[in-house]
Amino acid sequence: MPKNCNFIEKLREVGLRPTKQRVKMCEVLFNREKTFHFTINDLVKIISEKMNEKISLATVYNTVHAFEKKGYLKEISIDSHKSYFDTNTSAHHHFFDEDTHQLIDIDKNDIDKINIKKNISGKKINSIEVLVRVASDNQNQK
Amino acid sequence: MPKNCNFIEKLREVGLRPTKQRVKMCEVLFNREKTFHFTINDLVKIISEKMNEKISLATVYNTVHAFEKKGYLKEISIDSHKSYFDTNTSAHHHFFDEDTHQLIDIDKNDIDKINIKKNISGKKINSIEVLVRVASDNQNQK
DNA sequence: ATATACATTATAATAATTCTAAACTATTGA
DNA sequence: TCAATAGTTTAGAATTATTATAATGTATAT
Repeated sequence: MPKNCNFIEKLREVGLRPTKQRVKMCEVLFNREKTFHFTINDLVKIISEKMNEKISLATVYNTVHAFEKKGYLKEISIDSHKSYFDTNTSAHHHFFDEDTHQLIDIDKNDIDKINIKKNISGKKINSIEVLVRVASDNQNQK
Repeated sequence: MPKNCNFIEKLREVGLRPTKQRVKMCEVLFNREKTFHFTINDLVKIISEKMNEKISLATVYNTVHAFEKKGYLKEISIDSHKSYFDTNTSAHHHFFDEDTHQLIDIDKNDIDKINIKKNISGKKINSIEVLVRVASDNQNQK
């Protein structure tokens, strides 16, 4: 049984048709040990260069958003100029390396639960996210 | 003494020439009781509509970035499609109202100090920011 | 098999931001 | 004071990320 069958089933489960492009993207995104953080551009590069597959940019956008809507991917706000996505869709926090522009998950055990003592009236909390910006220690860059 | 003198001095202090446009923007941004959160677009609207002043969009971008570089403004990452800025440049946290797209400062007393137990080796922490997304309580929107 | 609804694609459109180069202005110092 | 110069503003073009469009292609249920 090829590894793809797995993804075909998973896609079907959430109501996404298992098209060639979606299965291919699943392979890139979810055949991994660790969480994967990427921009749309990263993904297009990986598919076209590393996998030598032709895929339309629009399809990558469509598919990433379809995955996001179905809970396969999560968008992370770090940079106002690019969208970052994360294959770890659970609530968790991040380091952002300002030198390399890399996102790194913060281990659950390495941060205490955030407690907001006063909420805005009439509003409910949808999410609490911490972003820790880090940079090289031996340079004095902003 | 007109209130502008204040800003002319302040601009000079950080090495920014007190041009007409910069002083005007200071008035809009810093003549306030409370922290002000805005997008470039908000600012252009305020200047052109409320103040009935002609200012180039490029100048607003230039000037906001000049202010940011000199520590008068701080950029906040919430949305990948727009840049938000904050007149409160100290380290602090935010609510983001997903209904109205408004940013609201979290009072220092309403959140405990965030403690990161394990940092990335060779990196120093530049900032720790919490973003709490809230939305209307009586609707079941994402 | 085939109709149908959904996907993919190339390309155009849009939106936010940055660049460019010419005109303008604050500052410096003769 | 006033010209030189260094930095600023401006309109518009260019760039970049993203979304829309409409034609073609494909998965799925009957």
